[in-house]
Amino acid sequence: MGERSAAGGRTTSPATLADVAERAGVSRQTVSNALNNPGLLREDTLERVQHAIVELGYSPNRAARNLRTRTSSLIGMRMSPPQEGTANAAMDRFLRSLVRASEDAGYHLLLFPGDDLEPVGGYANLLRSTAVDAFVVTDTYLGNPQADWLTEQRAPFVAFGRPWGEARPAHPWVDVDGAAGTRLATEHLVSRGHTRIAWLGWHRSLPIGEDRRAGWAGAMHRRSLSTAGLAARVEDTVQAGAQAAAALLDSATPPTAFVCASDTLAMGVLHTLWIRQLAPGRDVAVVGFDDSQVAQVYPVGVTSVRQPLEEAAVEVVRLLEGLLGGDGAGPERPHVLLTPTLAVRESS
Amino acid sequence: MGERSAAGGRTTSPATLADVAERAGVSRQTVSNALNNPGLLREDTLERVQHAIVELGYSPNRAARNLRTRTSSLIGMRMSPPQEGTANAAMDRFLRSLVRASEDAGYHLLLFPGDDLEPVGGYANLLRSTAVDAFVVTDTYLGNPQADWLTEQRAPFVAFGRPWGEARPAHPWVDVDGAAGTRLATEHLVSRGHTRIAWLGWHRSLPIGEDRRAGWAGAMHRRSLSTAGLAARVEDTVQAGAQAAAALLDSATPPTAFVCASDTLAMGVLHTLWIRQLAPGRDVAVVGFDDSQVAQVYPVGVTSVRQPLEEAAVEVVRLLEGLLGGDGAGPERPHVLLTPTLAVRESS
DNA sequence: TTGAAAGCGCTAACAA
DNA sequence: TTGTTAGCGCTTTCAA
Repeated sequence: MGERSAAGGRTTSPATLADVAERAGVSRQTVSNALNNPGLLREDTLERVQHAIVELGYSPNRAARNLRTRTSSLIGMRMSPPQEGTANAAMDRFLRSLVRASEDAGYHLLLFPGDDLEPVGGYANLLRSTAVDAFVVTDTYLGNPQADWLTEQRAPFVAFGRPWGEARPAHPWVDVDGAAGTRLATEHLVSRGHTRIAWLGWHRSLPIGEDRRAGWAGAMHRRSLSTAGLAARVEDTVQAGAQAAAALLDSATPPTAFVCASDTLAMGVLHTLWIRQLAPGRDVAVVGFDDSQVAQVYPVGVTSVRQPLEEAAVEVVRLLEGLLGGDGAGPERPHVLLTPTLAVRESS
Repeated sequence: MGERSAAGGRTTSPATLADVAERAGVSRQTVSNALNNPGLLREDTLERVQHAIVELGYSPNRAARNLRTRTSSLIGMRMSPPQEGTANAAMDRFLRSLVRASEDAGYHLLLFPGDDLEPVGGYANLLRSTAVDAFVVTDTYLGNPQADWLTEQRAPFVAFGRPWGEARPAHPWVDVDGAAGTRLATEHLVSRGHTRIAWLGWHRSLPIGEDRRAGWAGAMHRRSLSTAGLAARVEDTVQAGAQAAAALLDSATPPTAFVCASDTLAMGVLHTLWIRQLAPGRDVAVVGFDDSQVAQVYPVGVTSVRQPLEEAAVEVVRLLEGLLGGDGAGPERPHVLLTPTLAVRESS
C-alpha cells in the first residue's frame, strides 16, 4: 500500500487502489470498477470514489494492470540507427502524428533499435516478453522479412508501406499512392501547357520508383503524349540528376518540364538549369517528390508531391485498433492507399 | 503457466518461468537466478536452465518483472505533434541515436504526445502510474516549466538543451555549444583570408541565437577584427535572410563572408548572391548552421556547423544511467557541453 | 547452492 | 450495486 501522498507533492511511493478504497470507504474492486466500468456504480458512490482519486492523485499502476490484463497499451516500432546522410524529416512528421494518433486510441509508442543484419531480433524479444500489444512496421523496403515473420507469429501489426514483393499480402498496411502523386504532377504540368514532360527516376529494381514512374507514364499516355526519349533512370543523388537533366536537354527533342522521383533529383535538374542560365518555372518546369525542406527553402521554391503522412499515421492506428479491438477479426479490407497532394511553387 | 510452446512456433501464451523450471527440473527461483544472478548457480545447473530457456524460447514477462521491481526499463520522451513546416531532420537523428544508446543501457524509449497548452500533462500521468523510469526532456526552449516541475516531483530526467533562464540549474543536461560552432565557422573564414565577416542571426530574445552570435563576435574580437556594421538580426526565413544579406552587401564596407545562425538564413544569402551573379565560395563565402539536408543538397554545397547529435544522445543516456544506477546520487557535474564540427563545402 | 513462501497492484469471476 | 477470493509472473526474503 502506498504511503500517504497528497495530490501535489510526491513522497516515496504513489497511492494504490487500496489507498483510494480506504479513503472512499469502499472495497478495492469498487474503485477498479469506478475506473473501468463506471456505469456499474451508483452515482453517489462513483462520485465519492472519484473524489478520493483526485485527492490522492491516484493513477493505476501500469505494471500491475498490464500483468493482470495481459496487455501493455504499448505499440512497438523499430527505428534503425542514423546512417550517413539519411536524416529523415519525413519520418519525423510521420512519427509525431503517430504518437498523437496512438494516444487518442489509448496507446503509447515504444521505440526499439535494430539493424538490417538481424531483422527480427528486437521484435521477437518484445513479443515474447509481452512488452507491446502490436507493432508498426515501417522499413518495408527490403522485401520485409519482418512482415512475414510477424504474420507467422500471429503478432498484430500494421505496415506503413506496401509489401511490393508479395502477390496477396495478408497483413494490414497503409501506404501513399506514389503513382497518383506523379500523375498529379504530370497533369499539373500538362495544364500549364507542357507536352514534352520528362521523367527522372531511379533504377528499375526499386518498386517504389517504378510505381512513381508509372504515374507519369500513365498520365502522359492518357493525354496521348509521347514518352519516347523522355525518361532517365539514375542514382538518387544531386549529381546524377544534374547529369541526366543535361543529357535530356541536349537531346533532339528536349523536354520543357521534369517530373522527378525525389527532391534530390529535382535539385539536380535545378542545378543544371542554373548552370545553363535557364529560369526554373519559366524556361523549364520542375516537380520534385516528398516536399522536403529543400523544396521549401530553395531560393526558387520547388513544386513537389507531398505525402499525407499525418493521415497515414491516423490510418495506421485505425487499422491497429481494428486488430486489437475485441473481436480479433479486424476490418475486412485492411489496405489503405492514400493520395498525395501537390505543393505548387515557383518551379512550375 | 504458459501453454507448451516450442522455440519457433507461437501458441496462445508464451512460456513462463515455471515452464522453464519444470523443464530444467529446478525451482522457479533457480531460473530467476539464472537470469539475474547467474554467478550463484552451479555451472551445470546454469547450463541446464539456459538450455531449457532456449528450448522454450522464454523471455521474462515484462509486466510481472516491472510490478515486482517497481521499474519499467522505459524512458519517456514527449513529442509534440507536427507543426506547419517544422519537419525536423535533426530530431530524427537525435532520436535514432537515443533509441540505440538507450538499448545499450537496457532501456527502451516511450513516446508520448503533449502540446504547449498543458506542459506537464503527459509527464504527470506516466510518473504516477510508474510507466517510465525517467524522462528525456527536449523542448526546453520556452523556459521549460517541465524541468522545474519534474525537479519538484523528484522525477529522474535529463534535459537535452540548456535551461537558459535559470541561474543555477540543478538538473542534469546535455547541450551543444553553439558559440563554439560559430567560433569554428568564423575562424575557418579568417583562415581563408576573410576579415569582413558578417553575422546573420535571430532576434535578441532568443538565447540560442545570442549564444551563436557570441561565438562569432568573440572570434572576431580575438583577431582584433571589427564587427561594426556587420551584424543583422532577422526572422528565420529565406526571404528575411536574403534581404538582410542584400542590405549588408550594399553597405559602405560590405562583408566578404557570412556566418549564419541557420541554414535557412544561409539559403537567403545564397539567393541574394545568385541574383547578383556572385559566386558562393569565390566572391562571397557563406556558412550555415545545422548541416541540414539543404546544406548538403544545394547545388553549391553549403559549409555548415554540424551538431554532434549522436554523441549528445549517448551523453544523455550516460547521465540517465548515473541518475538511475543504484546510489541515486548521480554524477557530480551532470552538465555536458558538446562541441560541434564544421562540414566544409564549396560555399566557403 | 537450491527451494519455499510471500506479495508487488491490479482485475476477472463469482458471491452476497 | 458492492464485496470477497484468487491469481497474473516475477523477485525478494528467508530457510534448508
